[in-house]
Amino acid sequence: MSRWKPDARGRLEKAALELYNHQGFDATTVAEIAARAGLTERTFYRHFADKREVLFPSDNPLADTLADATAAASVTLPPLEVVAHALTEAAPILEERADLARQRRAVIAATPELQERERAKLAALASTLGHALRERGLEATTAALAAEIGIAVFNVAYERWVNDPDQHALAQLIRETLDATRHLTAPAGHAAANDGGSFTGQETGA
Amino acid sequence: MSRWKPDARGRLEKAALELYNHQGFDATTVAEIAARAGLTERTFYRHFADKREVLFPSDNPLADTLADATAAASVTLPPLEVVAHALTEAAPILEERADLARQRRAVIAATPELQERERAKLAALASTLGHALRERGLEATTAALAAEIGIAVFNVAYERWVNDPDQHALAQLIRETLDATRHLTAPAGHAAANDGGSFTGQETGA
DNA sequence: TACGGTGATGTCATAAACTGACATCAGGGT
DNA sequence: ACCCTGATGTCAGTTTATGACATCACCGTA
Repeated sequence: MSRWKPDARGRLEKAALELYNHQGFDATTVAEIAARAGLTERTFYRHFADKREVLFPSDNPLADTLADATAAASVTLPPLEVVAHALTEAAPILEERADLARQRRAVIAATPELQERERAKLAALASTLGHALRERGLEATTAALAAEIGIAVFNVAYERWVNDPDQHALAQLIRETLDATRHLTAPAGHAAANDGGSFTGQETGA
Repeated sequence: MSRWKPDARGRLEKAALELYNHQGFDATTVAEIAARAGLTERTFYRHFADKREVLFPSDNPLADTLADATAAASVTLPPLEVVAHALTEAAPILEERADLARQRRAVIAATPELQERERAKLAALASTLGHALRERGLEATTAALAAEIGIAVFNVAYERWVNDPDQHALAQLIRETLDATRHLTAPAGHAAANDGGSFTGQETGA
């Protein structure tokens, strides 16, 4: 018999998600979470920096995947294509846990404090991405811009996917959203006129 | 004689900025801030929701300006031009207080908690902008995307401006950054002429 | 086998962040 | 004169977060 039940961290994550879902983030105390996991408040804080962090698992390989895919992309690819490639590579990581993602999203959507943390995580991703782009030789401002736009695209696509997870693959939504970006930035009638493809087609129209 | 010295809120903001600058955000306690402003901790919390909020003044007319400028823009303008217009309209608001902006930035740059809040404020701006774009008849996803990109552009431009405020006007930096966005999405050289600008070479996944 | 080190957890104490309830009291209107 | 309002103070309490120290199964090694 081992001294402690296994996977304390996992139990805390599970307990937290359940309690946040059931009674709300604010109405849940860290002591409650710990108790439900059969642990102590102090132990909670040994595993997570604060009450929010428990919803943002650190074993998330997203950042690494983005960085690696960015570094690995063909040198001739234009910046935004590199970003698109990286995001597409990272998409399956999220799709694996679609149900969990929706549960987390429900809690986050109901709690400003958690939205704040989520945005911070996205910003960190943008920073990682920007760093990886600079390593490829991109000028700093361009890299930052491409990274920010990439994350914006990801954010919009992810939101669509989470709201409607059975309709489209995340990777496809990312691609569509990126195409929409191109239409937004070059809507002058010529440029991207002939691509057609799998685009959603919501031009400003009227 | 009035019972209290005037502008309690302003005094709290000033005291907080000074203390955060001098001894760091974490090492500063709310009681300290209040004392320096000649007030009480309890009163601090009557003016600001929390310790971070004191750096993000609520009288900030940025959101309103963005919304108004978006609504007022010509109906024929493509989405991103509307956003560019709105951002350009809002720029002077920030440029008026350049020195204050730099002080705030120094503190924020040194404090993850404050960066988190800053991102949240930007996200709120994006949300406002997206709403205003939808009011113009834009489809929801397109509006969200244009808003997010606009805020990304603003964020990069603002960062450049704050770092080097005497070189360029903020409005000009916004313009330049937006142009950079266009170049990113429609890479130079073949200028989107031969591949329709929607070339996505990353089918390599298979 | 005995024994000492390691590491995850518990216990305790405490600062600091917030919040609700109630008290105070100048000033402004009636 | 009177009451009412509204900004502030006082106080007590909960919750978050962290440092210091104790515990004790497990593991390797003599």
